[in-house]
Amino acid sequence: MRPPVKTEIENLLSKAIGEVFTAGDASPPLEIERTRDTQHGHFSSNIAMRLAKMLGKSPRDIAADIVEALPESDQVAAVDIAGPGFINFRLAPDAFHAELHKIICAEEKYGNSDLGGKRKVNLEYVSANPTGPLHVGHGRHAAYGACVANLLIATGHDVHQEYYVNDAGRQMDIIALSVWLRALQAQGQKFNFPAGAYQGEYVQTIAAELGSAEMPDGLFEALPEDGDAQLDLLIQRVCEALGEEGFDAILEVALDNILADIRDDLGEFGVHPDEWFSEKSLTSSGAVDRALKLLAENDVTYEKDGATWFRAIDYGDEKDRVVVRDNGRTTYFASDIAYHLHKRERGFEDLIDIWGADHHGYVARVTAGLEAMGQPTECLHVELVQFVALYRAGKKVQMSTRSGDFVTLRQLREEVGNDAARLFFVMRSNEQHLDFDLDLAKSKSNENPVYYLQYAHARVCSVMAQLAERGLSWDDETALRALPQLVEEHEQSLMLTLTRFPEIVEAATLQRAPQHVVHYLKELAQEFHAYYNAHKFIVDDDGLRNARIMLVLATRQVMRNGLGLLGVTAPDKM
RNA sequence: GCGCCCGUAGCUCAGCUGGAUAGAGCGCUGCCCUCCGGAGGCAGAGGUCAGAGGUUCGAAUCCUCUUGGGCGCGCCA
Repeated sequence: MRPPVKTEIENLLSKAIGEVFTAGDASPPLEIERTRDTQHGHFSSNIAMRLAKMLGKSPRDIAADIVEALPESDQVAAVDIAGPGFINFRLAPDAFHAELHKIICAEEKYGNSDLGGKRKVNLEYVSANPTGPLHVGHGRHAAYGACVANLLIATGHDVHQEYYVNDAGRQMDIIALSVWLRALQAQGQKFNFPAGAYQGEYVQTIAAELGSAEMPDGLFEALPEDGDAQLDLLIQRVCEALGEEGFDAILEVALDNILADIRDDLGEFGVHPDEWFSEKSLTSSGAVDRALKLLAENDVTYEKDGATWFRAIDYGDEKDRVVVRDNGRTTYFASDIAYHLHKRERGFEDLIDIWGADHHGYVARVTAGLEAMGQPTECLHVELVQFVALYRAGKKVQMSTRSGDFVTLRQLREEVGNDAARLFFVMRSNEQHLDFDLDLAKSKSNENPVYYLQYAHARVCSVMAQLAERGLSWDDETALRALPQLVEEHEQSLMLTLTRFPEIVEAATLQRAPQHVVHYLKELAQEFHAYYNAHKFIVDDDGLRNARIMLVLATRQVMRNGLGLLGVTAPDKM
C-alpha cells in the first residue's frame, strides 16, 4: 500500500535536500505542514528558511536549489516558492483519488499506522480509591484514558491498560468501619455516625449484606474531639472486638462490592482495563520490600525520627519523603514507587499515568523514586486531568465528596447517555477545566456536538438507503474511473480533509490529545453537511453518481473510525 | 510564601508542539429545500491573542517579569 500523501512529500523533499547538501552536518528536522489556505497549495515546507542561517544564503535561493533537485512524482502537480521562502506543494488529483480508494479498502483500519512500532506501553488510569462509586470526575479520567488507549493501539503500540486498586491503607479501614457501623444501626443500635466516615447510601447497601453485627462494649466511650483520631480509635476498637480476621472479612466484603460496582460502571461506559492491579499484592509479593532494599543499596535512604526517609531532594523533589513510618508501616509512596518499578520489570518501555490535577505535586516524587532506582526518568509520562464542573440550567451543580453529595458517573450516564458523556469528557484538553453542560449534552439539537457528528454518519446511511430504494447500487469500478469528475469545490475540500485523518490520529497520539480528533470530526461533519446541501449525490449520470457515493462513503468511514477512537457510537439511524 | 496549570470574539472553546490575512460553535443581523433526513446549509457584524520586555527571517505558540483565576505543598491515599 502506498504511503500517506504527507510521507510521500517528505520522502521527495529529503531526497532533494540530500542531493543539494551532501555535507553531513546537522540539518534542521524536515517539517511538512498542511497549508491553511489552498492558495498556497496543499503542503508547505519551511526548510529553506531553516537552512538559511547555516548556509549563509537567502532562503529563496536555497528553495530554488531544492526545487531544482526535487524528483518527479505523479502525486505532485506543482511546486512553487512563495513568501519568504516557503516551498509549496500542490497535489495531483490522482493523489486524492488514490487516498479515497485507500479509505474504502482499509475500512476500519484507515488512520491506523505503525508509528508505535509495537512499543510496550503501560497506561494506568482512573485508579479511584475503592471506597465508593465513581463520580463524574472519574468519568473524565475513564473517557480520556480509554481514548488515549485507543489512539495508542491504532498507531501500533502494544498497550496494557491498568487500574491501580488502592486496597491497602487507612481509607480502606475507614470504609470497613463505616460499613460495620451502618450494620449496627440497621439492627437498631443508636449512635451518631462519625462525620469522617463514609456517608453515602451505598455503605448501607453493603452493610445489609453483612448480616448480624454485635455492638462491642464501650465502643463510643471517651472518644477524642479530633475527627481523625476518633476514627483511628474506632477502627482500633472494632479490630480488637472482631479480631484482625473479622475486620479483614468486612473490608473484603466492602472492597468486593465497590470494585464490582466500579467494574460494571466502567464496562457499561466502554472502558475495559486489562488488569486490576492490587496495591496490597505489592506488599504480599515482596515488591515493596525489594524496592526499599534497592533504595537502601543505592544509599538514598536514611533514618530520622524513627522513620525511613528517601532522599528525594537529591533527585529534584522539594523535600525528602518518608517510605517507612515510625510505626513500621510502609507509606503509600513506598507502594507507588514499588509499583512503578514493577511496571518496568514487567517490560514496559513507557509508563503513562493519568492522574487528577490535584496530584501534580506527586510527579516529582515518583520521578525521583524511579531515577533513584536506576530507571530512566523519560520512561514516565504523567498526564493530569483537570476537574469537571456540571452545569444545569446555566447554574453550577454543587458537589462535595465528603458529604456523599456528589453526582456519580452512573447518574450522569443515565441522564445524558454514554455517547454524550464520552464525547463531552474528551472535547476539551485534559489539562483544562471542563464545564459540562448537562442540558446541552441532552438536547437533540444542532448545538449538541454529539448529534452533529452522528447525524453526518446517519445521513450517509440514509443516502445509501435511498439509493437502494431507487433500485440503484454503488459500483467501485465505475466510481474509480469517474473520480476525475469530482471537480466541485466542496468535493475538493472534502477530499483534502479526509486525507488529513491519519495525520490527526498521529498528532493526537503523540500529544495524548483526543480533543484533536473531536475538532477534526466537527470540521469533517461541517464540510459534509455543506456538500450535502450544495449538491445532490444521487444523480442520473452513472459515473458522477458513483464517484460522489464513493466520496460520501469514505466520509462515513472516516467519521466512523474517528468516533470509534473516541468511544462514541456511529448509528445508522437517529 | 514556594511549585504546577490556565488567561484567545459578548459566552464556550480550537489553533496540528514557531509559519503566510488568528478560527469554530452559541448568541446577534439577514437569507436558503417542489430536493438523498432542516438534528442541515449560506452570508454579515464581532479581536490590543491578559499586560510588558526578550529570543529570530517570523511569536497566540518559546524565555523572563507583572497581573487575574484554579490546584497543590501530610509519617492521607
